Amino acid sequence: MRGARARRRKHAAARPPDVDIGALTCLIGYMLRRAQIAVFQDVFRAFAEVGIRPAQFSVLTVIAHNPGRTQSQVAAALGIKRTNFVALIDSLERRGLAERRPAPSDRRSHALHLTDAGRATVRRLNRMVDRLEAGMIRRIGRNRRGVLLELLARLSER
Amino acid sequence: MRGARARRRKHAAARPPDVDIGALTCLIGYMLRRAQIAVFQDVFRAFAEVGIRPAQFSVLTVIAHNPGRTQSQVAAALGIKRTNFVALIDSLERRGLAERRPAPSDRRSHALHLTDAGRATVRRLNRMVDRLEAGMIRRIGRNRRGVLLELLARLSER
DNA sequence: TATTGTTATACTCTATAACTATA
DNA sequence: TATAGTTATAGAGTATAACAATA
Repeated sequence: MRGARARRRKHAAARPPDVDIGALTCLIGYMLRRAQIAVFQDVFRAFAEVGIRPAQFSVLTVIAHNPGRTQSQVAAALGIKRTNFVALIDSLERRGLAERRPAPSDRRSHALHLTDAGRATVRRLNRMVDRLEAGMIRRIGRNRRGVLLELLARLSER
Repeated sequence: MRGARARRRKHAAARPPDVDIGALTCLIGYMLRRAQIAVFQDVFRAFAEVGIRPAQFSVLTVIAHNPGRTQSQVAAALGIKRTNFVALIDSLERRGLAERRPAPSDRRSHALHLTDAGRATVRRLNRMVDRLEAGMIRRIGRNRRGVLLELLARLSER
């Protein structure tokens, strides 16, 4: 046992020792960022098969749950600026997943709706999301997702 | 009691009901992103007083803990590409916080070191970070930072 | 031949100002 | 006068290809 450990240490010493990331691993902000990047890489890879980005998925989901809402309303709910939301909706409309309809009460607004293809895509993406979530729950330990989501929600509150 | 609830509901109905963000609040990836953005906004605002960005802080911290390491080593430890690391070090060097020195063993490499001003800046930033962390711990509840960091570390593992 | 630092470049995200048509 | 959608634009962040000096 001792010999094995010493051998391993010798191997480690042969190549330059790892860089110490310092106190960063104890900082919530830094670890939050690293975790978010890691998780999004998985999401990104899975969604690539459908040609959808995480932001587009979040927009499709909100429209699915709130058909008829205006661009400004959906954008605000997701923390996206009206101005940057235009190209997002453009892309979803061009792909035939969502559409802008004239809003009944205000002729300045566009009411957002999903197409049938959009609803089908959301269902497909949701199955992927379920698999990804299952993988993450396996990593952090079953029955600990609730804790994590609660802590993250508290950090998000302004 | 019933009357108060009804009155509140009536008020809510007066203005358009909030957009339902749907199942997104139950997704680890989405909540991770929202929390990261919220926390980084606080960090960004605090660091603005010193004119330092989060990425620059992480570089200064790693150099402080690992003086003499090469650009490639520090960049890799932080998950930053060599090619994007050049401008980062340029900015820190221009501000007199870090410096490139010829590496003793390999004339291709630059050994990174902090200046006295760089060390003083790191100390100042660390005091800010301590205050920010205290605020976050207050939000999520004392004695729960450990859980959060552990869960985030597990999600970051590849 | 491989690696370190570098430049050039492109694409995404995000942020601001200004326009138009409606309200 | 204010708001919804839009355009143009500029700044970060991140990705790839290619080059010179060195190993």
